[in-house]
Amino acid sequence: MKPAERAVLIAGPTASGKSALAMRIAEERDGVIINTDSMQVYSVLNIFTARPGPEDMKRIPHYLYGHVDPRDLYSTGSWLSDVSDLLKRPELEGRIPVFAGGTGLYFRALLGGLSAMPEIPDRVRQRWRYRLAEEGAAKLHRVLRSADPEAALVLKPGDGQRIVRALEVMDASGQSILHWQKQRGEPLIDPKTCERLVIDPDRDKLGQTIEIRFVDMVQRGALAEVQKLLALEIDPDMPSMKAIGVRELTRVIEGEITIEVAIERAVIATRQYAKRQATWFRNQCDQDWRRLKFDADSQAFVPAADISGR
RNA sequence: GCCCAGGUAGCUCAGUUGGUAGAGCAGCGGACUGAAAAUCCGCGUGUCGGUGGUUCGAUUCCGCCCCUGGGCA
Repeated sequence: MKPAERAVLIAGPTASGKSALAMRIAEERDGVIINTDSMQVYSVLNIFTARPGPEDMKRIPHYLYGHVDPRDLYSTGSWLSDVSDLLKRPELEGRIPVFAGGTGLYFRALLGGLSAMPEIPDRVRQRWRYRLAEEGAAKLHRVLRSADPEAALVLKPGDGQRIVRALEVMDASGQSILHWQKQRGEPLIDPKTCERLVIDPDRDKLGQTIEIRFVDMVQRGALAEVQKLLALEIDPDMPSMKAIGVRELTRVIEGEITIEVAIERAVIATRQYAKRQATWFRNQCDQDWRRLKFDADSQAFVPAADISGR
């Protein structure tokens, strides 16, 4: 497939103003907005993941928002294939795709940084996840050391999730995950004509915004959303159940903690997440990305000249 | 006013029989190839309430003062 041209990529930590910027750019260039966030894909998590509201959705077409059942196991690969299908749709012909979101890995995938990988049968996946839960990461790391010594060398003994991934790939394909990773992926968008923007907000201010926003989410019915999620009786290990705040508000519903405590914890967890995002964008995004700061005087995003040239 | 208890990191607290101190949480830095709002790695950031005294040396012992709880009036 021919990669999409003149795409716009907008990355940035949570609550940094990506959606507003995406709206502006999409309006200026007759674009459409495509979600690049791993949590905003889930249907139930509406308020919770700060998804664009109905007004914005009406003005500009939005795609890949809330299109996944929270009971489903979604992944970077699923998202990438959803994007691929989307870009083939006739309605997007000639329109500028504006990708907005906070998931660094999704942007990497979009630009071809993800290799083709074998399908993992459900049985295989379940087996290794079960063993991780039963035996712990350190033990599986030893298993990996004999199954795939090279992969074991680059993985920390505590990193259960990646150890399991390496094991399931080896198990399903008979080849090391490193072998698959050597093959480069195909970019879905044309790297030469796309514009990459990353928002780099002031950490203290972002922390305040996060708190205000979470309190607002609770007032607008975040608890009801969690109720809906709980009614589906989803395994707590599923990605949708890992959205920040779900665990905290579940404990409120179960009467274990007060809403004040839950808010405090969820806000902290969100700030920590924003910090991880900032670390990714700071170090994983190369010079092709333009860094933007929000300028309070002009109420607009301006180039952050002082930190460019990395 | 008197009597107790306490004042140590941003928070909750441990500790030093006198040699300038350490846990958890928070915070900061980093990694990142189909769970990525995930997962993992690294780092103490300090007038030990103040002030005098004893001492080679005081956060530690003694005096006084300040502050916060609790009790008695």
